[in-house]
Amino acid sequence: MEKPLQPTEKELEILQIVWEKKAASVKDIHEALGGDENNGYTTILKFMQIMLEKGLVTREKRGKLHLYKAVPSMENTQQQLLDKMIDTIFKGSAAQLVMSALGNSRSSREDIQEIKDYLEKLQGGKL
Amino acid sequence: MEKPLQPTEKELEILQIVWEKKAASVKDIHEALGGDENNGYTTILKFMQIMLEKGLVTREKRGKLHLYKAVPSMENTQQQLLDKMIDTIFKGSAAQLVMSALGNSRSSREDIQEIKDYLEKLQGGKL
DNA sequence: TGGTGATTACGAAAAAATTCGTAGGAATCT
DNA sequence: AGATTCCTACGAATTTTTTCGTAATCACCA
Repeated sequence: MEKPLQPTEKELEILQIVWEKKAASVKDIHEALGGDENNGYTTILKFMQIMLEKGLVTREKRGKLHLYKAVPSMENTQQQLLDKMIDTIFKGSAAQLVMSALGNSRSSREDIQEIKDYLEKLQGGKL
Repeated sequence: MEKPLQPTEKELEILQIVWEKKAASVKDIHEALGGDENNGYTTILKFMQIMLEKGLVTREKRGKLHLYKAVPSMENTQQQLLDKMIDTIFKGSAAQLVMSALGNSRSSREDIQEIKDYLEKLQGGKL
């Protein structure tokens, strides 16, 4: 089981990119986030240093730069945030969250079918 | 359509209680949050004042105290937070969020059946 | 080797969120 | 009215998060 870390908003933004790229330099991340338009370069750098201290990423030297990798898995982090949201916003009811998610959103017919199939499997396993 | 306000973490905690009680005094909220153990009384009071300024709550005088009511609806707020989570954490895939929510969690057989029924209805409507 | 450009380190400022002490006002009781 | 109690107002301190300027370091090459 992975530790229940607590990435901030910005840290999550960064983690997205690191997850996607598997490994990323400060430059990569800075660019992926829209360059100087949105963040100073050293802002991102600072975050990488903070995240390294917190253990949210590891890094290795690659020539003259550092390549960062995410420590927490995307799946685990998603799960954690989701659980928290269920608890705090949906009073512990996953069902309610699910229905809200499906109700309003642009979920396609295929999505819905996919979920139904998934539920069948879940039910099958439980009976 | 309600405004896309942005309650902070603490403000959300408070909104939960106000939603539940329909109307609440500072004292109500302070107690519901666990009393002095967790928050100073004036801390909660201050939040109510801030939230009033932000338009997250209204208030009316009731004898010598103030009764606060939530402005944004619970449903709308849930939806908003959910949409944001789908976008930022689940890459826009509601289906993925749903499956994560159902997979790990303590969702009961009844929950799952409920969701299946709901999906049937959704599908029915769409076909 | 010394200069140049890219990258990192450090420290601090700024902004946002949270916390609370103290004072002031209003209702109540005597 | 004066004392008491409860609640609100205000301002400020603290903490957390975000931002970035400046300096140091490193790799490369002329």
